[in-house]
Amino acid sequence: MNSRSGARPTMKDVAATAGVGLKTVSRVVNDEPGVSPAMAARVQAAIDELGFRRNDSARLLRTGSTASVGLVLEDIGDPFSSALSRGVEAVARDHGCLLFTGSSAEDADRERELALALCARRVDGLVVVPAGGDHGYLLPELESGLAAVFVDRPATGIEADAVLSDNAGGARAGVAHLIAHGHRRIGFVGDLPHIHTCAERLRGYRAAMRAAGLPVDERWIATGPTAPATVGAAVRRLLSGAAPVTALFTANNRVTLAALQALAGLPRRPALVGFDDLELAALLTPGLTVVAQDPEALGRAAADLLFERLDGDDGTPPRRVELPTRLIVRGSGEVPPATA
Amino acid sequence: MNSRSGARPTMKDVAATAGVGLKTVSRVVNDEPGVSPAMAARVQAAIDELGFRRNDSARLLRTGSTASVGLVLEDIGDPFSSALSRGVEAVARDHGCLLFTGSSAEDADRERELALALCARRVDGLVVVPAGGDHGYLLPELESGLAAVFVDRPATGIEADAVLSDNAGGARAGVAHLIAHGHRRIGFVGDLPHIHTCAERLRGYRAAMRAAGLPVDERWIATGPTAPATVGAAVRRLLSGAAPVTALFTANNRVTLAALQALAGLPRRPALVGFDDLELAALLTPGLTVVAQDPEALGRAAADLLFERLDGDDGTPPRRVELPTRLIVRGSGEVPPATA
DNA sequence: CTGAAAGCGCTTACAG
DNA sequence: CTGAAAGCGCTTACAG
Repeated sequence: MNSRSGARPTMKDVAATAGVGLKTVSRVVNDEPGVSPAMAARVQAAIDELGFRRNDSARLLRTGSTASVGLVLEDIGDPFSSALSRGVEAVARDHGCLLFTGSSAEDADRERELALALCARRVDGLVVVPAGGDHGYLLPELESGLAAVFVDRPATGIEADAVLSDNAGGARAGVAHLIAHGHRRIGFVGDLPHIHTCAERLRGYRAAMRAAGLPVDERWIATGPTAPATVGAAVRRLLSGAAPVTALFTANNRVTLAALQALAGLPRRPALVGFDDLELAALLTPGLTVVAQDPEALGRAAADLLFERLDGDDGTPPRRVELPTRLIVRGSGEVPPATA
Repeated sequence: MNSRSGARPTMKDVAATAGVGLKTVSRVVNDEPGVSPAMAARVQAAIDELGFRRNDSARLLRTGSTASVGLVLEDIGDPFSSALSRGVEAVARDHGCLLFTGSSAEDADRERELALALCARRVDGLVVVPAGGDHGYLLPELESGLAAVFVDRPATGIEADAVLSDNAGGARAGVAHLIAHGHRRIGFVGDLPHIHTCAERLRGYRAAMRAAGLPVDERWIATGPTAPATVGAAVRRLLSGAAPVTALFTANNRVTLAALQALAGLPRRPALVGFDDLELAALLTPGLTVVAQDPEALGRAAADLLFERLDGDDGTPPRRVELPTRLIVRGSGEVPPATA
């Protein structure tokens, strides 16, 4: 009755209905002072009659802000991204910002497309889990005042804020744990070696071995796609031959999952420490020992840093925040080496 | 050099720099025909020089659409919401829409706040996992042309599109499976009974028992908060007393998880079928038998329905889509009753 | 092929 | 206390 479908009333309509000026409507809608009670009542009546609701997109265009931030994930459907999103969302909410989310599917072109689409909407800031390509495409945006923080992996080709887990330190601690339990031949199974997290965790593996005076046979290191079949084959290879490894360090959640599947049938299983915690890890037999990172905390830290930048701290040079990891001992990492 | 930080060049700036009219810039930027090559080159040069990028928020305001949809979840951080988001995102992406996401934390006020904030931004449509309260607040928006689809649970107090899993049917199949394996005293552990999914799954439980001619002792039904301690206490209560249950049906992922923790220590465990799949379910000992729903498919179906509405189908009455569930047999549901 | 004017729905800066 | 004018950065409708 008030409006045909799709034609929403505007402030102009309210002003006409109430017989007042546009600015007076604006004052009432925004609770600004300096409106007589009688006037305010008349405006409010018109608002109610028409079912008026302010169009925030229009308001924000005039204001210059968008009160929104963009979050570019690898895949909103995986647990890591999900927990990270929760952290970002909580902080964004505290700052009165809405959150755009999108996934790159680990594809650099898609990340770029998505990030630029968000920039075109003029989001106030961007939190990005990099997909791997070069981030030069963001340079003009950053120079125009865009705030951007990278999480989980640093940006490539530009200097930018980043919030990372202590990947090398965590992996080193996990591998040292295996060494402390008597292992000398330890396999490393990771995803693609050019991915920053994988490279760092491999660095931690090497550091732990070196610190213990142990040699590393390059055949103990298996990196590649994380398809279960691929990982399964790698695991079986590491466990066979003349001098098989007695323990495995799996460098992320997907690899750990695939390795667990591959190991499920075996009578005698190697010791196993995984990077990243899994939901049912404590309920497996044996319990899964992991180096856990805190993806929600990563998201929160990234968003905190983003809003610091938005709140004026845009002079200081790019920062790199590193969050600690935590070794959670549950059984699988404390299995002694199989006696030959 | 081109612009002081924060002051981005606009089409007006480009027009001035190129010495052409605003509309010509618009034509070049939008690849519209009818611009002479010479003119186009001049405009392009100005665009490059100034580092101009079109402001889509402004464009969309003029256009009337926002090319964005809102997704209101219970908690972006949990696996169900996460998978559901993936489904919604994929469809939104195919339709050239960006996605706003936010979480209600199962709080009706927060859901309302969030949904209305998204409406104020004039999102084209809304996908909502209802938090429980009344949805009358959306009525004016719906009448103004907002498209909204509810997922996982139907809306309350209004007639609206909904995409649901076959909760009753799935639960019935899960409980029938336990009955087929010889169980007659079966416990039902669920979350809050006023939640639609819980109520439906309980209905399925009762239907399966009735169909088998089995009585239901109301003490076998435990509903309430899903805090692990609460669920653990309920599980222990069901397993004790004169005639303990020999099998459990746990009505959602959180309950199943808590029940598994409570059962972990026990020497002789009851049979268990859970509603919702879990990531490591196959790797437990015994494997976890579940009634799985497909949250990603729910999200996809909801978004498909939303875009059908946006693409013109807004005359037909509200639809209710129901997606099937799938019983996945892995071991825990096939344990025979303990002999007395 | 080109562009000046009006408008999307609001707010800002200003005058009464 | 009140409101007309100009403007946010674009597109639409129209005239040349």
